[in-house]
Amino acid sequence: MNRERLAKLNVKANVLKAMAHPSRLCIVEELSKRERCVCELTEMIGADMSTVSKHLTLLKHAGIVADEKRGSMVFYRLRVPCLSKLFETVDSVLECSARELAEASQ
Amino acid sequence: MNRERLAKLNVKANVLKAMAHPSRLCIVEELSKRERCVCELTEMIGADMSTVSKHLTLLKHAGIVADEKRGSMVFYRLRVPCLSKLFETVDSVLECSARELAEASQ
DNA sequence: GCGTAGATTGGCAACTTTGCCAAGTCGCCA
DNA sequence: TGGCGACTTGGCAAAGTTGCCAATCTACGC
Repeated sequence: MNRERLAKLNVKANVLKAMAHPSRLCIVEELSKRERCVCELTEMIGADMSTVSKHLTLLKHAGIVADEKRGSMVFYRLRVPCLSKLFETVDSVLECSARELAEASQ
Repeated sequence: MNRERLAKLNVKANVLKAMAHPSRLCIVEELSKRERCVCELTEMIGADMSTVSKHLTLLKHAGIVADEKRGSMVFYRLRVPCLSKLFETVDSVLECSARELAEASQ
């Protein structure tokens, strides 16, 4: 494998890795509806605020979310308008599995 | 967060996690073109065959690929016809980052 | 200034992932 | 039957991830 292709794969894998965690996927799903502040996301996820903040930093570094400070609060939003294509793809993998499972049990 | 939602997020995150590794993403990209045997993928990636085999097992458990033994060789293919939507989404995240970087340097 | 709420950062222990080696299975051909 | 090539599995050390606590920072009201 050549050097350049490996570099591209690393960057792409990093974007996927950023979303490959239940809490972070939950954050991304919520932000695809509307922007949210850290304390709203913290309440939703039910973890320590420091933990949520670290997840958000990771998503920010992957280029998935953007933050904006307004007063004492920080609001996060998706940087890419629409991630529904990605959700659709993941769903189609799961549907495919569910279908085969159903067929196997007949 | 309710129990059912958490379970769904876990399953979805698992599909993403399966692809969130450069070697596995490379495998998925190759298989989106055509099926391949383990030794072809091994040569492409340049790791030990046992390592590639473990990556393939992981992708199989996530429901992303299927395997078929033909003689002494094992062929792998994508189980979901088209992952191009997912690739497009990842690319759009990266393009967005590249664009902002270019604007910032002007 | 002082306290408080919202958020981030540092540190760390527990856990998971990764990738190599060695050993094993399976199919095929001599 | 023996040997080989194509894989898979077990084991393990190194590296990476996760999430809590404590400390810190920042904006705001008093």
